[in-house]
Amino acid sequence: MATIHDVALRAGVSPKTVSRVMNDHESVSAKTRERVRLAMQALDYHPNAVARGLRAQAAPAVGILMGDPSGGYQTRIHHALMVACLQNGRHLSAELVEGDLAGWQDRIRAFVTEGGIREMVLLPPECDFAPLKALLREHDVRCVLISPTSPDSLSPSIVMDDRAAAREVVEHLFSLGHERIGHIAGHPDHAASTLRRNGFNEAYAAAGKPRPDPALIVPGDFSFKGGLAGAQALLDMDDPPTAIFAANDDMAAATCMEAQRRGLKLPDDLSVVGFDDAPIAAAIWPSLTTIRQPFDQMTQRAITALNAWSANAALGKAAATILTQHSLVIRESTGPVRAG
Amino acid sequence: MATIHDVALRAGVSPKTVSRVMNDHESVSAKTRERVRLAMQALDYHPNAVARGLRAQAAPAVGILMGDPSGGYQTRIHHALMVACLQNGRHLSAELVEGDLAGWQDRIRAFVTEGGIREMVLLPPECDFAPLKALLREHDVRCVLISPTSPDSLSPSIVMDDRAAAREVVEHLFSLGHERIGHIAGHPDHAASTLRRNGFNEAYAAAGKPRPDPALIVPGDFSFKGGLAGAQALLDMDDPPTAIFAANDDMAAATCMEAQRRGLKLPDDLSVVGFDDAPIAAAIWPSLTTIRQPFDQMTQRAITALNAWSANAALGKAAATILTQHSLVIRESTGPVRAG
DNA sequence: CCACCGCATGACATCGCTGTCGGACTGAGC
DNA sequence: GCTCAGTCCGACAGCGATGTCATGCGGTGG
Repeated sequence: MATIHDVALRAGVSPKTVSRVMNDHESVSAKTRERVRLAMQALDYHPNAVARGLRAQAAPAVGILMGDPSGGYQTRIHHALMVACLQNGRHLSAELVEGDLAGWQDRIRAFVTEGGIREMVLLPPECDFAPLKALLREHDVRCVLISPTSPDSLSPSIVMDDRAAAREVVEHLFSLGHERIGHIAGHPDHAASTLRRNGFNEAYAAAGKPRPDPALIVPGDFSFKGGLAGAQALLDMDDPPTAIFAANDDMAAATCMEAQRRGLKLPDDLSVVGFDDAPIAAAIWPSLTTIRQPFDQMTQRAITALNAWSANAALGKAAATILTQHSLVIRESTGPVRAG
Repeated sequence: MATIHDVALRAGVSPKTVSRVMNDHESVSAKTRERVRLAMQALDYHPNAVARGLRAQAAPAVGILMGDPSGGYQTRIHHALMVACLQNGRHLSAELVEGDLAGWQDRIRAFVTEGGIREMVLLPPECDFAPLKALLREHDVRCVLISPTSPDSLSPSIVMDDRAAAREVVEHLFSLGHERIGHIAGHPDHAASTLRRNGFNEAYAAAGKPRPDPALIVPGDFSFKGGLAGAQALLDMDDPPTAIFAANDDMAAATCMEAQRRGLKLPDDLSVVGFDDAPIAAAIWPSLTTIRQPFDQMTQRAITALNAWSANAALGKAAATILTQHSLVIRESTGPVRAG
């Protein structure tokens, strides 16, 4: 494996000059630069990222915290982030977080101190955990939050308007004639859950309709199993809803499953809407009407924000909030309310 | 951030001694050892993994190549590997591979040379790509293959018996009275596809039945969309099968969707079996009968193999093949063939 | 002709850790 | 008292890159 020293030797310059050429630094004469370039090519030289990391006192990677992969939200973000990193010549280093924060604390500290991670992308629900953010701040880790509920004044945030999206879902159902709409809420730890529920309620007010029956809002946890329980509760009602808006696609899929088990025909007997446009949304029958988030754009912007921050250390103080555009994807799981 | 030097100062010893204590090396008197331990605790010292990596000429992480996350197979392995790494005090570093090998080659080379990755876990389909393995070998990267089709004499392999599993699927269908069974094959690039198809055929021979109608085997690609096309082809036949065995769960889910679109009642009108026990298998209605692979065990063993290899460099030469046990998970998508 | 300046480049130290080598000390044996 | 072996430990160098500072050079102005 060629080192900077070998290149220097071959090019007849000092290692420092090779370093300068690599980093487009300061003034190096065109002739020298060319000679160094040639030597690098001839030796198939690749700078050692670990050594750079030691010198720079930072790992050559952006950190990401990954929890439970079920639901696919996190998986899709992770994949999109890898693509974005690739395009920006960066690397991603993932650390597992499962269970409660207390359990992670040491691990995250180790991730940051031992692993030398100085930049991190935080996903829901971790992006909303104040103690975690405090811990990272304490270690001077630059964070970019993807989809936090309340943007952080100290970290750039890539957000989407969960409330507006939920309102659009309900308006779509209104337009199909549904009035009695059930809602299976998300995991109480995810702040997005509250936003979606609020959006659900607001749609009624915005349409000048009476406040929806509180019994139509049942708790959930974003899991398939939780969705099953929620759907059962709603469909067991004496006066069941004609449409159900689940706070994510997994629970919506569970709702479809439960309804079909009971012999209901979708969407004729029941309309179902999810949230996230997870792969499962298009993989079940009927395919799910849902809200799509622009992951590619979000992750691309997250990395861009980190780049900008690196380029200008002052940026952290005026953390930007970047709003991304969601969209309602209408598929087969929603239809007009049945007459009668 | 405390360094080894700070600890040494506080403990009144040399940095080297602190290093020895950390690595349980050679002889350090109990008293000194204790003093160093105390100093480490007092300073909340954590060794810098980047510096260690530079010294050791290796990144402090195990590499993994990740392609398209759809289907969830890779995602689940990745998650299980993170858990296994955590338990073994290691880290995982993922690199994206999409498109053809030619495109990756440089990236993987950079991953290995710049990133300093010296150990890697290879998943399907990459674990079956000879040029990739040659490239990695050339750079002295220790690889463990998860589920390769033909174990590699130079790398430990964690395998499962795809053929036997496929046979079990067909035998299960036989036991329910099905004779006319369709098969949607997997992606031709994945060697497992062939194994599963062979297992499918072998089951007929093993049961003393005539060779299945070749028209009942249609091509697929492991994607939901491909499954849809396969199911359409099978269900459009003049004499459609009474059961369909798809080479993975995504295609099985697609088969269910297509069948339901056509008004078929599952499993009464059609039995469906998948492969992998992906989350979607339990998330659709009817839930899928499928083959489960023991991911936790597989990944745990992969890391164990790397540990053993590190401990004894000679191991690489006598690469072990570790067989893991799959199981048939019977759910709601399979039932007795309808009389008539 | 000298003082001075700016550009291109190199020498050296350093990031945190660990392998190598050798030194200091202990105690046993003569 | 001296040697020798063994134990415990430290000085030093070096992994590969880069920041800091110094140096040599040619050119400009007085």
